[in-house]
Amino acid sequence: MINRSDSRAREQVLVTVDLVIFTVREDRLQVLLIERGQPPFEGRLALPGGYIRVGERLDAAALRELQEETGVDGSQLHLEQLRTYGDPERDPRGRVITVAYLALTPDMPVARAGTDARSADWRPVDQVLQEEAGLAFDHDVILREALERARSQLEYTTVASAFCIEPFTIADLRCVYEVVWGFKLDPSNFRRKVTRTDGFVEPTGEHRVQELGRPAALYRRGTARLLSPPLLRSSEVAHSQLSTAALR
Amino acid sequence: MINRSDSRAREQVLVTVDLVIFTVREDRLQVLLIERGQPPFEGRLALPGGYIRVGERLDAAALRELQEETGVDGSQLHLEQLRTYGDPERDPRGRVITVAYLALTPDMPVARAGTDARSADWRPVDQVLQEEAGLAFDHDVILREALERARSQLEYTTVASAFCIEPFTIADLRCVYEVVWGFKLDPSNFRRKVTRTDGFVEPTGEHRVQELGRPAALYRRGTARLLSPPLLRSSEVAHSQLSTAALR
DNA sequence: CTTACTAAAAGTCCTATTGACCTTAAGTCG
DNA sequence: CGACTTAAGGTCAATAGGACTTTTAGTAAG
Repeated sequence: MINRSDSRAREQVLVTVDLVIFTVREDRLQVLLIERGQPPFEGRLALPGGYIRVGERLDAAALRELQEETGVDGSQLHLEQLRTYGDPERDPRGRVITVAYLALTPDMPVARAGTDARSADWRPVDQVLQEEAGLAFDHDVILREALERARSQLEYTTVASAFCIEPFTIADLRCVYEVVWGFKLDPSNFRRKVTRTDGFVEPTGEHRVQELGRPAALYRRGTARLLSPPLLRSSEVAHSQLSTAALR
Repeated sequence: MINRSDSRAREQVLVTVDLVIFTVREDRLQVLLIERGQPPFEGRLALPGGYIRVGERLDAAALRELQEETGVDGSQLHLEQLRTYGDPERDPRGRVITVAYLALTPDMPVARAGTDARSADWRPVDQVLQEEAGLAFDHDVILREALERARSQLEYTTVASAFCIEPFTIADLRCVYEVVWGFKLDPSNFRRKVTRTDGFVEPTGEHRVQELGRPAALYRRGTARLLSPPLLRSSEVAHSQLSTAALR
C-alpha cells in the first residue's frame, strides 16, 4: 500500500489549497500573487496557497490562507471551490495535488496584511496572462479557468456585488461587469436589468454626490443569489472594447 | 512534516476518484451504484470509485474507473470533474479526500461489464435519494450535487445528447430533459428551440417509424457545446410533474 | 376502405426581455 | 448663467419563448 514501482499501488499525496483572489482596483481586474522565495520556481509569481493541515477541512484551509494573505474578514467576500488539479508532473518535488479556490473581494484598504513574510501584491489579470514568463506550477491554467468562471458567474449570479464596498452605486456595479468581461455595457439597459431583478440590489435611500454629473442613488447587496433570467455576455453588445479584450 | 499532534503539520492523504454515472433508462434518471463488500459501510450502496495510482492523472483515474465499472468506450460519453470533498471525518479509515466526477452515458446495452467483482447496478436517482439508509461516506451529498450540476448543464450546454444513442429523435432528446429536470416540456416549443439552435443537433435525413404516430426525423449530435441563449428550467412551465419532483 | 387515434411537425398569437436610442434630472465648473 | 457630465427614466423595435392550433403521416380497429 506504499508507493514506487508498483503502478497499481495507491499513492500518498500532499494536498495544497491555492487561491485565485480577484478584486477590481483602478478599473482593472486584479489578482493577488506572491513572489516565490524558494525553489521550485524561485522568484516566479504564483498564486497564494499552502498545504492543508492535519484534520483541516478544505474550505477551512482556503479561508485560512485567504486571511493570512489578505487579512480580510470572512463575511465580506465570496469564496468557492474552483477545481482540483492533480497532474503528476505539476510539482517537481513530488505528488502534490491542489484544490483551487476562487475568491472575490472588494478593493480592500489593506492590500497585503500578510502574516506571511512573502510579498503579496495585486497585479492586473490581463497583464499577468500576457506575460512571457508565466506563473509557477500550473497556475496559469488555474488563473485562466478562474477568470472564465468569474465571467460566467457574473452572468448567472449576483456575485458581482461581492466586488463592491457597500453602499455602492449602479455605476460601481456596472464597472465590475465591464472590467471582468472586458467590454463596455449600456448604462441605461444595465440599470434597468439590475433594478428590475428582485433581490439583486436594494436602495439605501441615500445618494452620493460625485465630482461630475448627477448624484447617484446608493444600494446595498440584495438577498438573491441567482439571476434569472441571466445577464448574458452575448447580449449587451460591446460599445467599445477594453484592454482585457486581448485575452480572448 | 509527518502528521499527528502538531496541528500545523502537513497531512499526507490518500486520494480517491468517485464517479457519479448517470444514464436515462426506462424513462428515469438512473445512477450506477455498487454494493460495498467490505467495511467501512459494508453492504451499503456507494458510488463507484477507487484510489488514484502512482503517477496517474485524475482524469485518467476517473476514466479507468469508469471503464472498469461499465466497460464503456470513452468516446461516447461526457466526463467532467464535479468537485472535491475532503472533510476529515468523511472516511473513518483516515484522511481520504475524493475528487468526484460526473459522467453522462447513453443507456448502454452492457449494464455492468465490471472487471470488478463488486455488483454494480443502475438505480433510479429519485429513489436512492429518498431512501432512509443513505449511501456510504458522503456520497449522498455528492449525488445531490451531481444531480444539480446535471440539471444545470442541460440548461446551458448541449450535453443532453450525451444520454442519447445516435441517431435519435427530438422526442428522445426531450425525454432526457424531462427525466433529468423532473417535469414535462411542451413538445412543440422544445422542437423549435432545439432545431433553431445552430449546432445542437443535425438531421440525418432518415426517419424512424414507431408503433404510434407520425414517423420522427432522426438526428445526430451537432458540433455546438454551449447553448446560447440557454434553455432555462424556469421557462417551459411544467405541464405535469414527474416523480422526481419529490426531490425538490 | 374508412375512421379513430397517436405523435411529429409546423404555424399562430401574445407577452416578456432587451438592445438601441432619446429625454430629462441634478449636480459641478468656468 | 450656460456648458458639461453622469444618473435616471422612457420609447421603440426585434427577438425569444410560452400557450395553443392545425396539418401530416403513420398504426390499428371497424
